[in-house]
Amino acid sequence: MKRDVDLRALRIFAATLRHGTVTAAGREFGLTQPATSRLLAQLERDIGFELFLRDRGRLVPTTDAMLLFEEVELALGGVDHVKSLVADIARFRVGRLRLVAPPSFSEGVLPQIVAAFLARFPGVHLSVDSRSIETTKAMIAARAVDAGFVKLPIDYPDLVGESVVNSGSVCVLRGEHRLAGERDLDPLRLRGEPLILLGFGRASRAEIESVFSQAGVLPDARIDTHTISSACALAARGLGIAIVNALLARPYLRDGLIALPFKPDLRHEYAFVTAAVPGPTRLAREFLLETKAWFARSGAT
Amino acid sequence: MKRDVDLRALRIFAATLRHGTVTAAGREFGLTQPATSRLLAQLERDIGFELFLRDRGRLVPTTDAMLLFEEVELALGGVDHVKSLVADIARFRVGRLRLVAPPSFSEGVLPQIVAAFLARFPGVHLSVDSRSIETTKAMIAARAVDAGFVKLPIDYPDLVGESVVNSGSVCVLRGEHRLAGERDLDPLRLRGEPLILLGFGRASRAEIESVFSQAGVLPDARIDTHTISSACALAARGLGIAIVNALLARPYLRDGLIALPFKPDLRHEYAFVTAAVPGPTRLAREFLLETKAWFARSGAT
DNA sequence: TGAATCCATGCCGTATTCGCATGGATAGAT
DNA sequence: ATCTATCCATGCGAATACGGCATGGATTCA
Repeated sequence: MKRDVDLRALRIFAATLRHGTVTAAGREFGLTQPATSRLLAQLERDIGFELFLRDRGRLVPTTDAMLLFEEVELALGGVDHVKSLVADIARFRVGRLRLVAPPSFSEGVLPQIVAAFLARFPGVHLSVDSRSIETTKAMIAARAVDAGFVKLPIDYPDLVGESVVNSGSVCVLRGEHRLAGERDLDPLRLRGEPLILLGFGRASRAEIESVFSQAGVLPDARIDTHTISSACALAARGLGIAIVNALLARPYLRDGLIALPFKPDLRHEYAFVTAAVPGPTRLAREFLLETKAWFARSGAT
Repeated sequence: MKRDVDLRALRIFAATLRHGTVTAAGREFGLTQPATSRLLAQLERDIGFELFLRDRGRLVPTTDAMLLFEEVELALGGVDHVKSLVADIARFRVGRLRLVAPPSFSEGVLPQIVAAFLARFPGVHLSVDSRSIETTKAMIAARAVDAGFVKLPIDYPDLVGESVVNSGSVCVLRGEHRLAGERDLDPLRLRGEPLILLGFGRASRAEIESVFSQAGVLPDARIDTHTISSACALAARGLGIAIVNALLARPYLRDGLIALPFKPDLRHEYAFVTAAVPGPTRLAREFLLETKAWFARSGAT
């Protein structure tokens, strides 16, 4: 590669024009005078014409040098811009992170984590997509997004995840419900109650039904729905008791709704998931850290 | 000086993004694949974050790399612009040359030399100033201009000159003048003729008067003037015979004027003059070459 | 399974780079 | 007029960077 322009030499050149002496220019860069002098001499050899005339021991710039000066400063400015952009990227002051999560996650806790993350990295552009569990996994695997939240088990090729939260289940019901005074609820006490259940056909749903059947209770799955938000809205209307993820339900506990622990303890574990190859981006790693910190702070289990 | 960005590494980085493989990027710069690979690795170490993720033996750019790419290309463009400007300056495709000469020179032969010079170096900006001999010298010495033309001897400190033309003297008179048929003219034949002489008080003027007095003739210096142009204009009106520099008079030989050699041969020698320190600029040297070439072509003596 | 492609790294000779020491020249001060 | 402070250039030696060669691991495709 036919020797490129020497950036330092250009810097020295510009500094020498600004300061007037080689010695001062060198000092600006922590170089000794001889090193500076030689860099200039070498630059002149490289470009093929003199930049300074030696007049009684002093350097006086040629008109050619004056011509060059402006362009050199522009070019150096461009390089410095790259340097500062590099610094910004390194310190997460700029960047982009695309996330995806199921609606229950992206409409519940995710906004709060995002808020905490953006507070730390104001320059980062975040995009949050809300998709079904299956689409979520597919998007991450296809690298359409950088990372996402998925309920364990993942059971999808080329994805890796790290568990970030592990919460129990709660029954969500109106405060004036006849069961509202209980410390917790189990299949026996829910016998005959209209229930609002999620994820018809999924593993978590099968788990709930299995718990009921082990207790010899046939659950009255009056309403099926697919998001915690709608399940809670239905419960708020007094249409039944929703059995949902404790953590994700928390943001919807309003309109006179309360939550009582569901026994036995059905755990819901969520993981921060990225494509196995290539690994998570730096910003994704930072978001993972922020997520874990947030759950630690919020004391969710 | 805290290690600057490595330009070659940036070029390799951009080329790798464009080509997709390190091998191809290296080939673009005549580098082997290992050298290229190491340059990239070193760049990543320098900037502190990964630019490529190694996915099954292939490089896939990170989003950070994408962010950088645009700025890097801009910066490289700036540097390349400097490189092309350097090439232009080196080949005299751009530049500026400030000249000064006495009116007789700058209004006579100089425009023709300038035309020849500009034909060779179309990109160069020329400025031509027309001043008295003394001011001409002062401007060159003060570096207000890059070079000028001065009649020898120079007799001025801090100036150096190189002779470019050495011409004789001619008598300029109307074609129908009674002396127009002579092969040449001398003080004896000019006895009693009204004369138009230049440079009252200068050395060249004293020379002419001395030649006349040596011939025992009292010159009839009917009119004094200061430019060859006006001397010729006066001669054209039939007001007398002008004794002037042969070379410089040539452009004014119209309106029925003719020139006859003046004997004895009074030489006029002009030099291309620059400040002694610092020496002539590169463009000044080129102009000197062009000037000598022009006089050689024009066969002036 | 084998060939082709791609990337990473150890090794080593060479070229560059920089500080130190030195010397020459100039301008300003005593 | 001499002395001093500055400024620039260059020889020298050590540390460093650089780049090619050889090699090896991993992946893809036929």
